[in-house]
Amino acid sequence: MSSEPPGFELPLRLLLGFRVLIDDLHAELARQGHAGLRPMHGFVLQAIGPHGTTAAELGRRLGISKQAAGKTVDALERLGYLARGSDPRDARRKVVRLTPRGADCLERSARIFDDLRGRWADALGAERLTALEEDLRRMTPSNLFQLDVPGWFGGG
Amino acid sequence: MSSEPPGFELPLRLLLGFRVLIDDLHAELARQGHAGLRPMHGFVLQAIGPHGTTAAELGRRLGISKQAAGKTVDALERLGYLARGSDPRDARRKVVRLTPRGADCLERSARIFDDLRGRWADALGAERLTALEEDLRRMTPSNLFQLDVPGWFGGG
DNA sequence: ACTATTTCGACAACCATGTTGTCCATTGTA
DNA sequence: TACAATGGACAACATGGTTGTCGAAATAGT
Repeated sequence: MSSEPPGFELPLRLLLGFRVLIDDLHAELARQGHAGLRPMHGFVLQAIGPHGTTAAELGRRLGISKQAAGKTVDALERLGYLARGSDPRDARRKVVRLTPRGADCLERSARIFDDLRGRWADALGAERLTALEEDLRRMTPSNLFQLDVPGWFGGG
Repeated sequence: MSSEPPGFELPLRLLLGFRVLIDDLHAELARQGHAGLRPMHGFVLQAIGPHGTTAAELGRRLGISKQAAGKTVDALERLGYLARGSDPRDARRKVVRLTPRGADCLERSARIFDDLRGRWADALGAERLTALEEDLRRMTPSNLFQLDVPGWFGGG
C-alpha cells in the first residue's frame, strides 16, 4: 500500500514546474540580450503573434480587460518590443505589432523553450514527458492563452 | 516521426493545471462557507501550519519580504482566518496563529485537494498520476513553499 | 554591566498590474 | 438618420510586492 502524497502537493508542483521553466527561460533570455522582461511578457508576445492585434483583442485572448491589456502593451512598447500602428480601414483600431526586437525575443524564446523541453526529455525520458504533456492537456482547458493569471493570482 | 509540441506549451500547461486545481478548490471552498479567499491565501494558511509563526518567519518560508508577509497576514486577519498574539518570551515577536475558522478552512482545503487529486487519478489512472507527480518532483526544487510567486509574476 | 549588533514589527513611499466606470470617436445597423 | 456596439484612453481604486527607515527588544562581545 503506497501512501499517496497530500493533495495539495500536486498544484504546488505544477506551479513550481512552471516557475522553474520560466526562470530558466528568463535567465537565458537575459544572457542573450533580453533582460528586463517580466515573466508574463513573453507570453504576451506569444499571444500577439507575428501578425499583430489590438489591445481589445489581446485582452479577450488573455482573459483580461482591454484596459489591462492596454497597460501591458504600454509597458512592452516602452521596452521596445511592441509598436502601435493605425488601421486605415478602421480609425478606431490601433494595431499592436512586434518590433524587430520583439520578434527576435520571440524567436529566441521559442528556441530556449524547445531546449528546456529537451532537457526535461533527457531527464525524464521522452515517453514520460510526452505522457505528462498529454495528461496535462487532458486536464486543462484548450485555450492555451486564457491564462488570466496576473489578475487572478493577486486578486482585484 | 511524432512531431513534438512547441516547447512553450509545457510551462503553459503546468500553469493551467495549477490554475484549474486552484479554481476548483476555491469554488468548492466558497460553497463550503469560505468565500472571499484569494488563491494564495490557502497556501499561506498551509505555510503557517497549526503551530503558528511570525511574519518574518513566514516571509522567509514563502520567499517574500517580511513586509509583504505582514501585509498578507493583515488581510487574512481582517478576514478572520488568523489572529495575532504575543510571545511572553520575546516581546518583539507577534505570533500569528490560525483561528478556528482558519483551521477549518485548512482542513477543508486538505480534503478538497485530496478529492481533486482523486479526480485526476480517475481521469488519468493512478499510475500515470503518480508518474506525473514523480516527474514534477524530480524537476522542481524541494522546498514546496518557496513559491515567491506573487512578487515574481507581477514584477516589482 | 555596558555597548554594539541583530532581529522583529510597523510605517511610508513607490511600482506594477488588475478592476470598474466614464467618455469620445468611429463603425455598423435598424 | 438615429442608435447600438466597438476600440481606445483616462481616472479612481484595490491588491500585493519592493526598498528604506525606525524604534523596541533580545543577544553577543568586551
